[in-house]
Amino acid sequence: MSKEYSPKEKAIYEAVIELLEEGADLNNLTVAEITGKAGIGKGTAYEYFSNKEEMIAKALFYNSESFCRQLYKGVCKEKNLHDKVDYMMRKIEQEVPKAKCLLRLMNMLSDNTEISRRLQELFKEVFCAKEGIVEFVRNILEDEFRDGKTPSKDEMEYLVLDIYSKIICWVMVLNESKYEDITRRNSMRALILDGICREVRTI
Amino acid sequence: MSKEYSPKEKAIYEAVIELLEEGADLNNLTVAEITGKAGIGKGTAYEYFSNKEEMIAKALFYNSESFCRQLYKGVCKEKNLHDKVDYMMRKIEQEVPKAKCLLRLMNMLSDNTEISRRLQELFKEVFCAKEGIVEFVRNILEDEFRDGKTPSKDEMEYLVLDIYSKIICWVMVLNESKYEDITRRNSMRALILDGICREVRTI
Amino acid sequence: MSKEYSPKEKAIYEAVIELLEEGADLNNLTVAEITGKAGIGKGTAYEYFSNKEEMIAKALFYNSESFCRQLYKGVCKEKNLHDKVDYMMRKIEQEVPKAKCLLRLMNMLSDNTEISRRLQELFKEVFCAKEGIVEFVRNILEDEFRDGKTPSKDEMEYLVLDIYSKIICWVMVLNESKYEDITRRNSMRALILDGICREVRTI
Amino acid sequence: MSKEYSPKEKAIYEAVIELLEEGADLNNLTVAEITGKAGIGKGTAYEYFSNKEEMIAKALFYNSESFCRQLYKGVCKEKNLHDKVDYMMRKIEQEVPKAKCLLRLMNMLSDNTEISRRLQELFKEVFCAKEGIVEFVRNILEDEFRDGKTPSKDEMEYLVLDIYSKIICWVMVLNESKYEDITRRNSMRALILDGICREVRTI
DNA sequence: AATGAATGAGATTTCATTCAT
DNA sequence: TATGAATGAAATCTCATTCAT
Repeated sequence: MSKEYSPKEKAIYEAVIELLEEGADLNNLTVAEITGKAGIGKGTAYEYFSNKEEMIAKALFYNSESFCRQLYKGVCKEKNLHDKVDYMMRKIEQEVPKAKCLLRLMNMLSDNTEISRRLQELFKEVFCAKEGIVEFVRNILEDEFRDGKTPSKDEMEYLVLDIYSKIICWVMVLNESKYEDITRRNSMRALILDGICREVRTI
Repeated sequence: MSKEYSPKEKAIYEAVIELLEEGADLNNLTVAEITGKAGIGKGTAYEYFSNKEEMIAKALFYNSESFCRQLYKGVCKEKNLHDKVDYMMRKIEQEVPKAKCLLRLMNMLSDNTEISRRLQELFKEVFCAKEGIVEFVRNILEDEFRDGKTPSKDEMEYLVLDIYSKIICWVMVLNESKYEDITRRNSMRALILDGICREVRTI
Repeated sequence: MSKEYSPKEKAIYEAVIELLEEGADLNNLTVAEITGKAGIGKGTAYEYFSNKEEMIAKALFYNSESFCRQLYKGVCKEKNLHDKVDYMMRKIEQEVPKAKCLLRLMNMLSDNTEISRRLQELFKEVFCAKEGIVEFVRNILEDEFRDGKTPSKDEMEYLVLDIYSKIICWVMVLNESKYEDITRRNSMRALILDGICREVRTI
Repeated sequence: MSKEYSPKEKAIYEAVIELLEEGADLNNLTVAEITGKAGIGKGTAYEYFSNKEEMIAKALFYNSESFCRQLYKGVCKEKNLHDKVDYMMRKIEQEVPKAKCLLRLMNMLSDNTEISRRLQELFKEVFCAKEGIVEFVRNILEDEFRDGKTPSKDEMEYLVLDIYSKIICWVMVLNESKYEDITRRNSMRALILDGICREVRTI
C-alpha cells in the first residue's frame, strides 16, 4: 500500500527525526550531521536525495504521514466524535515526539524556506485526502454529521478550524513543563475534549 | 514608558519586516540584505547588535510588541468581551502583514534556531505582562470575570488557550486565498467571534 | 601487427570519442558518463584502465592512431606529393570528427593536464614512427626527396613544420561555418595544396 | 585608453599566469591555489569574479590582450611585411611565456570547457578588431596590399591562415628543446620568415 | 560614528575509486 | 569477470564578522 523505502532512505529519515527530537534546529542542520547520525557516508545521501532540503522535507513528511496513518486507523475503530477525539488526544500524548514533528512540519509549511517549498511539492504530489491533520479532522466531522442535521458549509469550515486549532493547542500544552503534572494534564485534556464536543453539538 | 530606539536600530527593524513581507525566508536572511534594505553600512549594524540573530529576533520582537500595544490600546476602549475580541479580529484583518509577523515570531519561538533562543531571552528580559498575545488574552479574560462567577484556574487556562488558538486560526484564515472573498470572511469572523463568546459564557 | 583490444576496451574508446563528438568537454568528463555511454559497469572500466586519465588518453590515442593508419594506407597508394597531400586533405574532409579528435589530442599534448602526461607516455611507449601526423608528414617528404636533390636538415624540418601547420589549418577551416559552402571549401583546399607543393618545390 | 583594473583583479590575473608559467594545468587549477599565489583571501576573489572560470578566462584574456597590444605597437613602426613579421617573431622569441599563454588561450577557445565559453564571451564583448592574432595578421596583409595588386578574397583568406599557422608553429618550435640551440633557432626563424614572404609574393 | 573591503571558516555537492556481491 | 552502491576527499562558493580608513 505505502511506498517502500530503501534502508538508506529510512536511515536518513530517522536520523533527521532523532536530531529533531534531540532539539536540533532543522534550518541549520548540516548534511554531515544527518549522515553521521544515519551512519552512512555523506556522498551516499546524494544517491537518494538531490539535495539537503529534500532530505529534511521528506523526513518530516515521512514521519508525519506515518503518524497520521496510525491516528487514522485508531480513530476509525471508535464510534462517536467524543471517543474519536479522545483517542486522538491520548495518542498524541503517548507520542509527543511524533506529534511535535508534525507541528514542526506545519510551521515549516509557511516559513518560505527552501524546505517549505519542497514540503509543498510533496503535499501536491502525494497527498491523498486521508492524511494530514486538517483533512483528517474534516473526515471525522463528516462522519459525525452523516445522519441528522448538517451544518452549513461555513459552519463546517469553522468547526474544522476550531478542532484543528484545539489539537494544535494540545500539542503545545504537552510541551509546556507545567503540564508535566498528570492531573493538570488530565484536567486540560478533558476541558479541550468537552469544548470540542460542545462546539459540534451547539453549532 | 517604552524604550527609545535610535534611527539606525529602527531602520534595521523595519528592513527585516519589509523583507519578511516581501516573502523572504527569515532563516536565510543575510546581513548584507538587511543592511542594504536599511540603507546603512554592514559594519554599522554591528555597532547596535552583536550578531545577525539579534537583529532578526529584535526586529520581530519590536514589531510584534508595537502591534500588540496598538491592539491593547484599542481593546481597552471596548466594554465587553464580544466587542474586545471583535475589535482584535478586525484590527488583525486590517493589518495582516503585522499579524503575519507576529505569527512568524510565534512559530520561531519553538524552532530551536539561534533566533529562537534570542527571542526567548528577549521575552525573559523585557516582557512586562502587557504585551504578547497570550498575556493579552489573559488580560481580556480577567477583565471579563472581574465581577461575577470566576472560573477555576484550569478553566481559565483552557479559555486562554482556546481564544489564543482561535486568533491564530484567524490569522491563518486571512492568509488563505479562499477567504479573500469578503462575505466568506465576514461569515467566518462572526463564527469565530461567536464561538469565543459562547465558550466563555458556558464554561 | 597492431595490438588487439578487448571489446570492453574498445567500448570505452568509442564512448569517449562519441562524447567528444557530442561536444563534451574532455577535461570534465566523468567515469560515469564514459562507462554509461560504453554500456559497461563503472568497476569494469577499472579492470582495464588504472584511472580515468588513462581511459581518455588511450581513447584519443586509439582513435588518432587508427585514423593515421588509414591515412597512411591511402597515401601509400599515391605516387607523388601532390596526390598524397590531396588524398590526405580529402580524407580529413570526409572524416572531420576523427580529424577533430586528432586536433584535440594535439592540443592536449601541451596542456599540462594529467591526461597530457598520459598521452606523452603513450607516445614514448608505443610510438612506432609510422603514426602521428608529424612523423607522417616527414615520411611523405622523405619519399618525395628519395631521389633527386635533398634539402638540408633545417630545410627538411621547416618543410615538415610547414606542411604540418597547413594541415592543422585545414582542420580548422573545416570547422568554420563559412567553409560549409562547397565552392569556397574547394577553393581553399586547392590553395593550401598548391601552397604545400610550391614550398616543397622552391626550397 | 585601456580599462583600469583594481589591484586585486590584477593580482588574480598575474597569479594565474605565474601558475601557468610554472607548468600548472589550467583545467585543474583551484581557487585556493590562485588566491594563495595572489596573496589574497579566497573570498576576496569572489568580490571581483563571479566564479573560477571567469578568473581564469579573464586572466588569459588580460595577458594575451596586453601582449597583442605590445606586438601591434612594435609592428606599426616597421615598414614592410618582412620587417613586420621579423619583429613579431623576435618579440615572441623574447617573450616565450606570454606567447605560450596566447597559445594556451587559443587552444582553450575550442575545448568546450566552461573556461572556453567564458573566453568566447569575452571576445564577443571586448574585441575590437585590433587585437587577436588572426585579425592582427589580416591587418598586416592589408597594409602590404594597400597599393599594387590585390589578391582575391579566397587568396587573402589563405594567406592569413598560412601566416597565422606559421606563427603558431614558431611558438611550438620555441618550446621544443632542440631549438634551445641559438643557431638552429636563427636558421628556423629565417626559413619561416622567408617562407611567409615568398607566399605573399607568389600568390 | 560609519563604512564596506577583506577574510576564512564552514557548508554543500561531486565524483574517482573501491570492494562486496 | 562484472557490477554499481558506498564512500570521503576535495572543490567551489557564501557570508558573518572584523577593522583600517
